[in-house]
Amino acid sequence: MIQEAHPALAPERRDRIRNLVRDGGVARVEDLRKNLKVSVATIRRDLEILEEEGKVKRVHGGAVSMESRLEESVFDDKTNLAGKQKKKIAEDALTLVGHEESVFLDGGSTTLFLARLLKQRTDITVVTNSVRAMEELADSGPRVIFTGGEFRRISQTMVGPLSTAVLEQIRVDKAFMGTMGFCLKNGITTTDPNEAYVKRVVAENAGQVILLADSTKADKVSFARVSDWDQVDILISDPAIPKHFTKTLRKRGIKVRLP
Amino acid sequence: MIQEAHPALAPERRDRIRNLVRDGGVARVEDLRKNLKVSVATIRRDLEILEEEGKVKRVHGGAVSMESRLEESVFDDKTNLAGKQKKKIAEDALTLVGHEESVFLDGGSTTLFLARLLKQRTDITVVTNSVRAMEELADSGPRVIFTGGEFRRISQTMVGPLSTAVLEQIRVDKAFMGTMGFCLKNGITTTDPNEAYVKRVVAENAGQVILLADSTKADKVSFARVSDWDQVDILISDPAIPKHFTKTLRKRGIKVRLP
DNA sequence: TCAGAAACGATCAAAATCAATCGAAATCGA
DNA sequence: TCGATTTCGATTGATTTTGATCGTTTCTGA
Repeated sequence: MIQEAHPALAPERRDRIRNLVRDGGVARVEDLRKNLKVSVATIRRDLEILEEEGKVKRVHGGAVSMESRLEESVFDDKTNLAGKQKKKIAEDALTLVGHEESVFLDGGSTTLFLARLLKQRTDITVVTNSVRAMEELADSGPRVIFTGGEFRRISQTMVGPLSTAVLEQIRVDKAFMGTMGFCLKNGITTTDPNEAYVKRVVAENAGQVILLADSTKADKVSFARVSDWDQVDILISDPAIPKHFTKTLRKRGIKVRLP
Repeated sequence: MIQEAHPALAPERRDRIRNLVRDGGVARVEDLRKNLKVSVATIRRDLEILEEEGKVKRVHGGAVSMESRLEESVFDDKTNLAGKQKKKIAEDALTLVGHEESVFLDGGSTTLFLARLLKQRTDITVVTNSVRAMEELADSGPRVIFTGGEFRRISQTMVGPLSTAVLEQIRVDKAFMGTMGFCLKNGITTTDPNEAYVKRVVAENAGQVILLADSTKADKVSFARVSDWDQVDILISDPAIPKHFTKTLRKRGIKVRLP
């Protein structure tokens, strides 16, 4: 890491504040001051500006992320733990993305973490049907191709036959898929049949299918069946996943990574 | 690295500044001075020119890249420029949207105002290629269909042949189009040929084409030709538009509304 | 409910940065 | 070569940003 001799430019500093707030869900003024090595007055002024811009929400003692308001409560230890796990999974997934490759990003929170990491990469092409991932990559980053289609509000993704109109015309090296649940017997399942259909089309047009799913998804079965395990090449999960999962899947030729 | 004996030519130097700003996202005046071995006055002058050209955004202490997320007000500033007029135009356009109709929303700030108003309507279907409009309607509102395609960052819209793959499969009652410029002789023009192409496909698949353009766009000609006036059914502008425009267009059968 | 602690907002002075101006140097065309 | 024009660098006063101080508000625990 490069150590700056000069103080950071104001927009740069505000961006760092924004990231710190978002990554932690919350950030105290005092923490930000130590992190950025400026006075609390400056931090407060910045927070005031960021709040006006709608980037963060100020509270007594610091600020909370706007995004976390939409997601589950960041203060709940359980979900926060899962958040860290998802981040780890995303970081591991990032190492699989090679130079000048094209990747598909599915909807869901785990893939959203990956989108955040992919922002640094300008050598790749990202294909996605997730509006949240799109927003994440809207300002800068890789080349982005968005599958159109009908907007499904609850998952913030594009689904239906119109999506496949675009998907059928492209091919990706790697598809990073999320899921609501997976189990050995029923394979991968999700809530909406339309969404399941899109996932299937993606899997068909991908060189490798990589499933990102933390251990809370294990043995969960949802309504709409996406695919069987033979479609999946790699599963990235976490060490809390039951042992027999790992064993059985590896026996079936699926690479299992547990960062 | 080759060290030049002679100082760099002015355009060369500005190009290097531009690259440095873009690569780092931000750059301090002092850093640029050390890098290019000229005085701060020269750096400032160059930054002034680059800002006028829209290449970088100046901030206190240096400059930030336009491509970078650090400068998000680029788009927002534009929306505030002739904001009131655009709002009026959007409000007038809203009265044209009938019950249970399907409408297309083009990119641009004027149509973004319209998107904001359409959020209240749940009886219609909105088709758009604008990410900003999409975001506006993401939480609640009408049924939304998004044209996929390749993401064009500068306009925050989807363009290219993949967009038309979706567009060709649907038909809208009314298409609300924005533009960079319009004049009697050259018709409607915009900056990017890809974008112009998408606009043409939309116009072909729309029952009515309604052009939303405030008077600042009048007599402006841009690079890529979109269409001639015979494609347009209604123009919504403002009273500041030159009289001869209104006269000539009405003579050619185009309805002109000036709220 | 109350008191102490922490955090906040307003204000002001110092430091950094900026814009304007002027003169020197380089470049260009005749 | 000469004069006009442009480009560059230095100086100076103006502006912006920053950090410290202080009175006020909010939070916390008894």
